Amino acid sequence: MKLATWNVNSLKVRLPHLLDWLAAAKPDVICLQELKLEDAKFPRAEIEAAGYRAAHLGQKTYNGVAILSRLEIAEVATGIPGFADEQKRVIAATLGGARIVCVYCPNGQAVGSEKYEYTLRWFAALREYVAAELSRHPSLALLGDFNVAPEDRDVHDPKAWEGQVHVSEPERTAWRALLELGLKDRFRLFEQPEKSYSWWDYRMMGFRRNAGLRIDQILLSAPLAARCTASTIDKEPRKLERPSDHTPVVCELS
DNA sequence: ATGGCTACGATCCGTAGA
Repeated sequence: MKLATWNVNSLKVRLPHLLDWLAAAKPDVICLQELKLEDAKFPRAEIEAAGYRAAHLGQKTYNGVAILSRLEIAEVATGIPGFADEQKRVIAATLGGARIVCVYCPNGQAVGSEKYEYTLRWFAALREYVAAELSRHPSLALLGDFNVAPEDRDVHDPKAWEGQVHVSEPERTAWRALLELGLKDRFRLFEQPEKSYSWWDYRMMGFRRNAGLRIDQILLSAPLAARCTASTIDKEPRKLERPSDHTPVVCELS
């Protein structure tokens, strides 16, 4: 089984890239973030024609998440139970014997800001939610845009970023708290190219300079982590005309 | 140099992303 996650930064604009990538990479499951469209405008027909079922939670202009799957989708759940939130950031579903949780974690904007406090509250709620899901579904994958670069080697210029959002210690602690539930970021258990990132700023030729962050991840519970044979970042879509600022992260399970 | 792109929904600029 091949799992992927991709922040498409507008599904409307990126649909051709997505369809091309699905045809080329053939993932069994892909989690999408930043759809930036309402459910009524979800391109269901195109996705189905590509051979995928979809569960989606859309929102106009901002946020929005979806799970696309070649396998049958069951037990779809949206949001974080008990955490009232207008922002559409979480969708979960059961497929292929695994619980798939797709997340678009908040951008804290600036350390100490209201959005930063919201981000930390949101992560605390996510942790409780994932803990509960794990108790019911031992085989669980948490995929998405976490907006956290877990370590300095996930940052192109750690000095320049020191103390900023995406790398601040409270955010990294919140990210590690997810691992404490028993999840593993398999990316680091395989040989990886130096300076591997999943996001590059549109400005200042960020991609050409490889000035990026590894903020998109796939976290696996023990039964799935044991089946993981490869974890990669596919930079090809970031090279296309009018790309998303993120690129797909992929995980292969035996 | 605190900006620099890009998407969106509203205009002919503001908000947000990261």
